[in-house]
Amino acid sequence: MAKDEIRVRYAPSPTGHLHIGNARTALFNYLFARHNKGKFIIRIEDTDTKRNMVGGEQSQLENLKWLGMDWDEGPDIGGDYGPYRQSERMSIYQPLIQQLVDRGLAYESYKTEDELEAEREEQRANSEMPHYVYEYAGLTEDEKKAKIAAAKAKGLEPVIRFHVPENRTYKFKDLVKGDISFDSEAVGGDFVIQKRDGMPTYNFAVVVDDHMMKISHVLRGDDHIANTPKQLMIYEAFGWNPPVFGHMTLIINAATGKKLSKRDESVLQFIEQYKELGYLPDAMFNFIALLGWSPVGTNEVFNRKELIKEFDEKRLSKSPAAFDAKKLEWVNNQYVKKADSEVITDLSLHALIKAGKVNNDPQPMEIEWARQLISLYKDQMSYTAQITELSDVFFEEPQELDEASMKELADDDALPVLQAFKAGIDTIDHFTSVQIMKVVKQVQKDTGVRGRKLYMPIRIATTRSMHGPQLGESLELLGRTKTLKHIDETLKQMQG
RNA sequence: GGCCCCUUGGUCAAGUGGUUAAGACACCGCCCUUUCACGGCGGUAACAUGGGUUCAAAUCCCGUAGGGGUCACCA
Repeated sequence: MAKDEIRVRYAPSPTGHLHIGNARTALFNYLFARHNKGKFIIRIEDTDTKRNMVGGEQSQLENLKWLGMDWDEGPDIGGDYGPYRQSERMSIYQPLIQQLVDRGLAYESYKTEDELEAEREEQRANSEMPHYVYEYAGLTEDEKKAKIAAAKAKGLEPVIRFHVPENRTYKFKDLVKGDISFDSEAVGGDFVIQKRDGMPTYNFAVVVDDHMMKISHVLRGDDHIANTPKQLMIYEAFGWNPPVFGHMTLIINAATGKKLSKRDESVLQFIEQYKELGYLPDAMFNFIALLGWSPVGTNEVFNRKELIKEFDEKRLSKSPAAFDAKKLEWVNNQYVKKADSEVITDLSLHALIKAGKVNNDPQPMEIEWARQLISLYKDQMSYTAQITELSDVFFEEPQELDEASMKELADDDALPVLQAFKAGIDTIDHFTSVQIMKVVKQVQKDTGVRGRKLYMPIRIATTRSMHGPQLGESLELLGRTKTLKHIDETLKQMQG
């Protein structure tokens, strides 16, 4: 293998479904790997046994696949540097932790979580930065041993802490942010590398794994910047070369300006939710790629292949990327319009069934009707689940007319047009788009009204809206009964 | 609070010393469509702020303000 082979990884913890932010991290690593003909690796970071969710790993992988990513090594397919789950790598971590202890770079710590919390509480009260205070400060070797023995006698299990070097500065050149440096005092004291249950902590395991798996570049979220000095200390302790780091700007909620939080319910956060609404994977991939990265030209619609070609880590943005749901809708609409009708029909039909608008087990005739309905709306759908609101008039009792519609109907020509139209469609043999439009033309001839003044009253009275797809096709699908009923109701309302 | 990062139109976002300061979303107008939608064309609208450096600053430096991130036996 070439020494300078690009190897990157996406390392989720299986604590839930695939979040937009994680999807973005995965996607940029993927693009970076594919652009540079390198390897893209998935590693599961499941060292927090309490937070691991059943099915979490599978859900992560499935959603990545849905988005169109594939990987070269991972928990499901293996690879030369496995295992790819941290919980299965204990035999790798243990001796390394022991080595640090033996070398005096790490030690057993018996402070309990309650004690630590109280310590931090007090520090905060004194407006100090919360930090761990060395528990053996000023003790001789014998006193230290005695203290440990006493703790053991009480039945306490230790954690292992890493000795943070004093008066050192840790620098790194960040791929997106540039030079960043931290004083060793800033990390908050000696940090835990092995938890009480024997599991390594993130900051330790990530270093070991990235090194063992020959990861060349670490692209991750901004929120990891403060972890980097801790990791650099571990690399230093083992004499390993750290990878190149690149910290991508966080994704924020455009409305609040805050980091997208899983608890923030004003934005849909999980890939699965968009999938369920009928967003298309290619559109999602395209949109997510634009979160914190920008292409060279003015085009913003790119397929996967083009994005791989265009991707350039130098164009990762430094300032936060706002999640704009409206823009997502627009991007998705671009793909809906181009998509195969078959695909859109299936997705939309699924949405109609789910909403209870169409039977669970539709008859061929119903499917055909739905197919026509869906094709009417295809060009204006942002996402396929939108079909249920767009086509509301076909299923529900008509809504109240809005002010703009009432104003349209207040025109002197509206009443005669509607009366003539009603009489006309009452008499045609076949209630088809062609016949209906013939009636419209006849109404024009008879009343002398044309254009907007002709179409608007008819559109509003029948579909109860000023906006909608082609009039003739819409009414054909609505059917004669409902069309007449809607007109009658409108006439009543105009008089009342 | 300490440390770290960020700041261009309503929103997103190009721009790395000399530009009429791109483009996209949204909004508005016009055209197409005898209606609607799609589409096309056009319009409104921005360099947080104060000092420097320079012939020249959105771009470089310093301060101020504002925003965000982080300070776990979570990742």
